[in-house]
Amino acid sequence: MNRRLTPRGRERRRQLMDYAIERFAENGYHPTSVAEIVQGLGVGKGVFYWYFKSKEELFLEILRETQLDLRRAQQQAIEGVDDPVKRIEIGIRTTMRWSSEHAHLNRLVQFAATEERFLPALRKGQDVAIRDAMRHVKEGIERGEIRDTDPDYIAHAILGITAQLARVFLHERGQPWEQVADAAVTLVLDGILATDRSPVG
Amino acid sequence: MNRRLTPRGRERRRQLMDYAIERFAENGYHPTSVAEIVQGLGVGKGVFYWYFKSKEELFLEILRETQLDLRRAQQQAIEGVDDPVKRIEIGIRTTMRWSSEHAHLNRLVQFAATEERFLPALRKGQDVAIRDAMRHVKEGIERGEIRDTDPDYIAHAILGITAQLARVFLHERGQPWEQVADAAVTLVLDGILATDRSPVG
Amino acid sequence: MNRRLTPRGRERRRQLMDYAIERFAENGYHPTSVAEIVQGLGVGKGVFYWYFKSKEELFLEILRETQLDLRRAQQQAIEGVDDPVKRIEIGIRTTMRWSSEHAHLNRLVQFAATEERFLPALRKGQDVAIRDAMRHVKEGIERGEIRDTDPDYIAHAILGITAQLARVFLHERGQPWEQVADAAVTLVLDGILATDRSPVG
Amino acid sequence: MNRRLTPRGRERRRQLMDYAIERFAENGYHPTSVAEIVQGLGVGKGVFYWYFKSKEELFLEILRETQLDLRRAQQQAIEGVDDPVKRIEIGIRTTMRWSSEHAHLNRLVQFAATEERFLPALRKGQDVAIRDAMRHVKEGIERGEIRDTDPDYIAHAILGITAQLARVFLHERGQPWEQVADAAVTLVLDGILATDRSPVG
DNA sequence: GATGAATGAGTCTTCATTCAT
DNA sequence: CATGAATGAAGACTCATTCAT
Repeated sequence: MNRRLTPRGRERRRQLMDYAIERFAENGYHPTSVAEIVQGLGVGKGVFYWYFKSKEELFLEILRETQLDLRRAQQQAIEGVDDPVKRIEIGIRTTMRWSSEHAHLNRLVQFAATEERFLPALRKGQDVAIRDAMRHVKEGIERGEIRDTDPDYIAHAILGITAQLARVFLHERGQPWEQVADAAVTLVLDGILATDRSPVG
Repeated sequence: MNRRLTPRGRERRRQLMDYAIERFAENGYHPTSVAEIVQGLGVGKGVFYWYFKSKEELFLEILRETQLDLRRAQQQAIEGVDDPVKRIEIGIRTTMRWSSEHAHLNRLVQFAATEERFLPALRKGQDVAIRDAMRHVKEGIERGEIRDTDPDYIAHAILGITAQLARVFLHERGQPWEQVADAAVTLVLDGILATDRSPVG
Repeated sequence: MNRRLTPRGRERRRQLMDYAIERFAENGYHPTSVAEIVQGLGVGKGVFYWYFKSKEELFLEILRETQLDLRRAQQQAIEGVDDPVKRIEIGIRTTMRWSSEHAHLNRLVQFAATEERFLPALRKGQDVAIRDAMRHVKEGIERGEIRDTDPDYIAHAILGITAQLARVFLHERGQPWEQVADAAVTLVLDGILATDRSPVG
Repeated sequence: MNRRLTPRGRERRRQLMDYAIERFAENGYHPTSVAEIVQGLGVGKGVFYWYFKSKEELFLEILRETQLDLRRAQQQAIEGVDDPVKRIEIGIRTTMRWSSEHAHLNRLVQFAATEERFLPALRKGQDVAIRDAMRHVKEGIERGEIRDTDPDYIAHAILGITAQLARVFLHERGQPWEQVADAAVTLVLDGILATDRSPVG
């Protein structure tokens, strides 16, 4: 589907993607039929297959776009920030805000993890995110700001906390993202132990 | 399906569940057909519906059983342990071991989160897990061992790190659970920052 | 199924037929499964096939029994009555009473008329009923009491009115059978026209 | 299924209904599968569900259409006829002719009476027919032309005779409708008794 | 006699995809 | 570009019947 699209065509395509995201997120990928998508927009089935080769292709497209979009937001936010720990913090905050603004997409990503055929596309994006995080972590370790543990673990820990808190507190409980971000940052940086337990310097 | 089952019947049921878990985990819930399941066991289609009301019901059954089983393992492991931080640590380790021994079930739980109709059952189990964790956290806070933050956040942070590291390092990369557990415990307890950054006591 | 049955066996068989009649009448023949029938009686499936060769055979059995039973009631009622018109009247009344006492069976007979394979059995019984009625009609014509028209038509008219009024007023509206019988008798004998239209004497 | 249909679509739909009527009438509703219907027309299975929501819906559609069509024929036939007894007569004759021209539909209507889920639709149509007949009957009573009995009974007697004679003499024995209609009219109007039994002559 | 278990052809229905217009 | 129509494989589920115990 490398069609050259007119502006109107691009708009149609956008509409289809947006509506599909909504339905996929609400109902699940499989339970949402192509018929449902085109009916929701009041167009014929041909339209769908004009813009997308298949339902699967559409989903992959959504997945790629999603991951790319979040990454762009991250990069923009940390631009020019020198301190790696600060960059991590900003990364967490940006994820929270973006996540609260794109609530729908969470389930899609999660679903992608449950079927073999979507895993490659999913991993590609997640690897990028991990690599980004690891860069900051490594730099932090070099500077002595971050504990000298396997940066891979650390990067995943960061993503794990962030994703979990986002899912529960943003999407299920609807808390403001700033508050959730604060908690995530604290927990990531300092762990859960009372600070005075840490041995003296 | 509250059939009174003979021993032979119970065995059949178990077989069906186990094989279904395997297929669901490998292929996804929707792509796995009932026909595939019964063919895999070399039995007729009616057998499936003799033991389960529907494919959906089977999935829910698996979900419930899964959550119950993990919880049992946890409770057994922490029995008699007095220190709440220790209990948290043991909880994380138990999850890791259980998770490495029941690799299949991870995807199922994740899939359950992507369709509305499975959410209630899923949440029920997760709420229990969170509540369990929160009990330890609260006690830790009271004893001054855990930072005095919202225990809800802390509990979710623990589960988030554990789940993420389990998924990636156990299931994707096949690392030994003890090692992953160590990392998880450290990150949960101390966060990512270099310890000497924490102000003296 | 020409089994020699013990008294207990005959009772079981009766139970099965009665319950089946009830279910067939309420739900229809096809929508009622053998499983439903045996479950309703709390017995295993083997029992059913011990007493009946098949579901179809059971239905045919019910059909035959029904028609035989009604006929017996008729014959008993008109025994010794000499006047053919009186016999017709009694026949109508007996049908009404029997029909009100065996409400369930009506639908079964009606259903039998809608599938080719049940028609032969159905017709056999109905032919008998028509022949019975025609005997009275012919005699009535000979005696000059009944209009000299094709007795076949007359016999069917009698059955038609009786069946229709029974269905509607007995089974749908629950009126007492005596009242419905009165109406049927009058309409059959005198038609609907005002009597004074018949040339005065 | 409130699809906007093209002329071609309307034709398909008609084809499906007509063929289904034929099969339902010949074989019965349940024994006729959707597969059989579409195969009979040499189309794919999806076609059926493009035009009808379900097999049940199709049947109900047929039922409604049938009843509506007969009623239209009746109303057209009695238009402008003043005498109520004459209108009843014409009604009977019209039913006979229509019934002989739509032989298939008889069994369908009969079948509808044997399953709970079809009864509402069936009754709706029959109530209309009864109400129509009752109007004529009442007027006839007022004019002194019809015996002053419960018009409800009379109306049902008319329909009962007509239906029964139609079923037997038209559909089973293939007699010409005019002849059957004559008999029905006579029997309805005058009953079965010899006229000279009516007082004096 | 009776039961729970098993069979598997057959049912209705859905749906991604294609195509004539 | 777009639509309504069509395809047909595949899906979940049912059920009369049989059988080992």
